Amino acid sequence: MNAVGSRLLTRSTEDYLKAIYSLGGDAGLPVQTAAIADALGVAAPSVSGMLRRLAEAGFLEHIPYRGVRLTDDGRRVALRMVRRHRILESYLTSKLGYDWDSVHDEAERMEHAVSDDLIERMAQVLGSPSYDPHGAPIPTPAGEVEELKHVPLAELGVGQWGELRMVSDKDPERLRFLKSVGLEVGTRFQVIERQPFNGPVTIRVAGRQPQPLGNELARSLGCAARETEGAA
Amino acid sequence: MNAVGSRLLTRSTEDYLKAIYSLGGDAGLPVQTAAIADALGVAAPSVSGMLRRLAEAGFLEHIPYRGVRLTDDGRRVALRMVRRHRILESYLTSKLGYDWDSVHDEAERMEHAVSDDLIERMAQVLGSPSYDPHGAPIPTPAGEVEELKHVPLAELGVGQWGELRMVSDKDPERLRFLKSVGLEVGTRFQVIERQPFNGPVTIRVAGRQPQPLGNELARSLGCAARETEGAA
DNA sequence: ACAAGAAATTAGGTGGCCCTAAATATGAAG
DNA sequence: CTTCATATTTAGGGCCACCTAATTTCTTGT
Ligand SMILES: [Mn+2]
Ligand SMILES: [Mn+2]
Ligand SMILES: [Mn+2]
Ligand SMILES: [Mn+2]
Repeated sequence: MNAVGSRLLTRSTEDYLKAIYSLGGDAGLPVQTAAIADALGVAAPSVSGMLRRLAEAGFLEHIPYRGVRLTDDGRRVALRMVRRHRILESYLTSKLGYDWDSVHDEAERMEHAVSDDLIERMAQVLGSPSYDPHGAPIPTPAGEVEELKHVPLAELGVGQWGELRMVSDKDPERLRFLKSVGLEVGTRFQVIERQPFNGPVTIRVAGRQPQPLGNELARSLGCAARETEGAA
Repeated sequence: MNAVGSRLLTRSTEDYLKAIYSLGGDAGLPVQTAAIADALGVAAPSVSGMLRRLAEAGFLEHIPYRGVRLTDDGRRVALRMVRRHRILESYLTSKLGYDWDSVHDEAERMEHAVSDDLIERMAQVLGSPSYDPHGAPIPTPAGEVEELKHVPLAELGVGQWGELRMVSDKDPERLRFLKSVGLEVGTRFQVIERQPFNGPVTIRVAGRQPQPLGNELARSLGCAARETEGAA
């Protein structure tokens, strides 16, 4: 019997499960209360209360004072939300002229309101895309996701060519900045210089001036190493 | 000071205000508790409680034991929801292959989740439509709606030609039936026979057999009288 | 004028989801 | 092994939006 039967699937619970999933509630260490509270912008006691209910409903296992891990049911719900979110971001970007820095908030609300049918219709008119506008892989309706192994831009060696493959969609400011310096998913660049002590990394995108990037930013950019300047 | 400032604009309150508007909370008699309860599928005491809060927030005036009427603020919110709903139904129908009998439920949920920006983008790609797929007029962003003066099919005389202009979107079963007998918005037909005592009305659509329609159904179909068989 | 019936409100209660303040468990350092 | 900082949970409360049962108000027929 599927725990999804409980009509406990509200906007809040969906966002909790999605957040827990993306904090790694899948494998490895249990996800801690404070991380969830931080991700969702709620107080820790609110998380404690919600975790109790989600555990009762069978979406996760809770080890008190340790953290939580998703059950199969919980993971199923989380992946469904991730698919919804990413299909929505893709659709809004391709069909309604949204920029990659403004789709996230819209998708964050819509993901709870639309039917599976609508999501699949959108996927269909897009030709079943595999990646969202930020380069994140879109889970299949069956709940399979591609495992990406990108290297952070901050770890590429001086002189090396790379291609930007994936960027976090959480901070619009950051996305606008990246676009302003010519960095989008698929952009090729060469690493010109790396300052020590977690200093900035300087890169050059074809046809542009060298551009220094702060270390924190450079660590958040998922890249693929490339042999040459040539485009994909 | 605009009462919209109160972040009392939740899914429930939006649906209440929209329902009150469409029950005539605009002009004429005050809308009664039972009518609202019936429209929204909740118990009467739930409505009493909500009306108190909506009145406090300035969206309507409540005369106890009599009913409610929308204030300007309330009407503004209601018309905004009506616009959203109808733009959504139009978009889903034109761009995502929905049938006119399945859009309503989807729009009913989405109308609370999307931004004004998304609605206006949808309106734009559609070319700012004036009517939704059921023939209902779409309010402008400023909150103006066309006043339609349709005549119920049940009131057309025998022998008279008419054109179907508007159908309620609330009952998918009814919409499927209408499509199955060739009736869509814009369809021309001739009245063949009318039984007395609120009996059925028989019409003929070009290229089809005469079709009897129950009186209740015939009263719910908004039509325009036409001189000839010729299409619009 | 009054009693019955219908409609609405009040009373009292539930669950969801959030909060702050207080108590408690954990783990690292001394 | 104790102490202390930090993380977590518990306690207690608020608001929203629903419910059923009881009460009150309105209307209408006699
Ligand atoms: Mn996103
Ligand atoms: Mn969300
Ligand atoms: Mn509708
Ligand atoms: Mn609605």
